[in-house]
Amino acid sequence: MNSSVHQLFRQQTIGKKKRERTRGALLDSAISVFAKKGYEGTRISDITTHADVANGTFYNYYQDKDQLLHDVALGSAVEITGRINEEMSDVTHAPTRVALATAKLLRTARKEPEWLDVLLQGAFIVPEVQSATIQYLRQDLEMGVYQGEFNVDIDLLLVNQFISLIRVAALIDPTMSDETIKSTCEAVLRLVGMSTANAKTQVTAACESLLEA
Amino acid sequence: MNSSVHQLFRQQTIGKKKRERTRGALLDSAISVFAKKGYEGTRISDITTHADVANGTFYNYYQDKDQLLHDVALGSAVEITGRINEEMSDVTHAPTRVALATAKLLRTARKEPEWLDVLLQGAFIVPEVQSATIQYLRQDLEMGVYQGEFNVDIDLLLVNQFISLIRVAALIDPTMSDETIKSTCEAVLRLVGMSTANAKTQVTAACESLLEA
DNA sequence: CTCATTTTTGACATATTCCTCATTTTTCTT
DNA sequence: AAGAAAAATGAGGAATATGTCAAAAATGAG
Repeated sequence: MNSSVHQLFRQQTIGKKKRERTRGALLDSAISVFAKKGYEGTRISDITTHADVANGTFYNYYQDKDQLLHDVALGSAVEITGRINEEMSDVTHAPTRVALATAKLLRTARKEPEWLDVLLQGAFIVPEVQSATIQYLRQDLEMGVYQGEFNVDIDLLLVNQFISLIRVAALIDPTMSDETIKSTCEAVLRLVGMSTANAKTQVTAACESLLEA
Repeated sequence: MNSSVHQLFRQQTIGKKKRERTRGALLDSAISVFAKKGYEGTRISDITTHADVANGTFYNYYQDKDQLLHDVALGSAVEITGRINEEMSDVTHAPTRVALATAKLLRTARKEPEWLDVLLQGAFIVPEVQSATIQYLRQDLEMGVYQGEFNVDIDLLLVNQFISLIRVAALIDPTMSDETIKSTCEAVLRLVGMSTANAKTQVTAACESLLEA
């Protein structure tokens, strides 16, 4: 078992005490299993088997699946959004930021499909995940309105529409082709009130370095 | 038990033989329970209890939950989309059609929240539901492009983006306020390439008779 | 290396759900 | 109303999951 390639949590625990390392193993395994079987379809024993620990070990760390999903989804959300936001610290043009963030997020999904999957599952179940994700997004949207590029009311509905477009991309095309990424970026910009032509231009510009490279 | 108000399937079976009436009861109960607990979270016994039949009765009609979801979601999809499409038979302006269809669909959700919920659950699980739903939608979208009103490539991704906007509305605002309906209709029109202002105008016109009436 | 402390283990008791089928009850035709 | 066919019943065996805990093993500080 324990055949996962990713190491989102365990990487953060090398050198730490055993307790933290086992917790990391559980969290990483949870990502894989949740992504594969879905939250509801996942049994505790699936996770412990995947993590190469005994059944009872789970209960040394969590009381139930809910708590585990909370940690796993939130951790994934913080990691991904934080990383992307950092990479864009020098970009100040809102449409570019939104297009780039979307493309980067979907590109992450290509390398680590499980991360995004779990993040999205959590986004509609764990309130904190929603908050963590929304935080950055809302800023960029408001910036875009201020810059006169976006033309739309920013509210909870819009932000969730945004997230659901990301989700559809992951659902329809798990391989996450460049084609799908571009289409989704353009759709997102149209959603916030840019014209089709304008959206296309922005996406081409923003993704130039990112895709087909 | 059997406290549901709706009668989507049983209404079609009055006068029919017992077999069809019981099947109708199971289908109607499945709608209620799937909507309340979600597909994965639903137990066979939840449905039989709600339908006021014995546990074993279920197996006289279906082999498993999957088959039941298939029938229930497809029936709901055919009923809802067929009805809406009929009501719009005289509308030939694509943006009006799309705005109206969206508004009507969401209005259905206000009266019969469970129908739409099950339809949407099925749309991402049962292929036939997806086909049944997409069929009408794709026609209207292509008409809009032909009429020069929409400006976007029509593909599977777009159609699913459309559906997911509907889904978000139902998720964020289960009461389905007029506000939510309008915002969603506008978002849908922006998604297919209309300007914010243009979308707003179309929605206002199309929904004039439908909402606040 | 030692040994108190921490962590893991996995068998087991409990709980839940599934599904079958011999029997009973209902339906409905004549 | 009689009676054969259709449908419903629900107890119970099989399968699966959960959560506990006393005992065993691993850890790591001194």
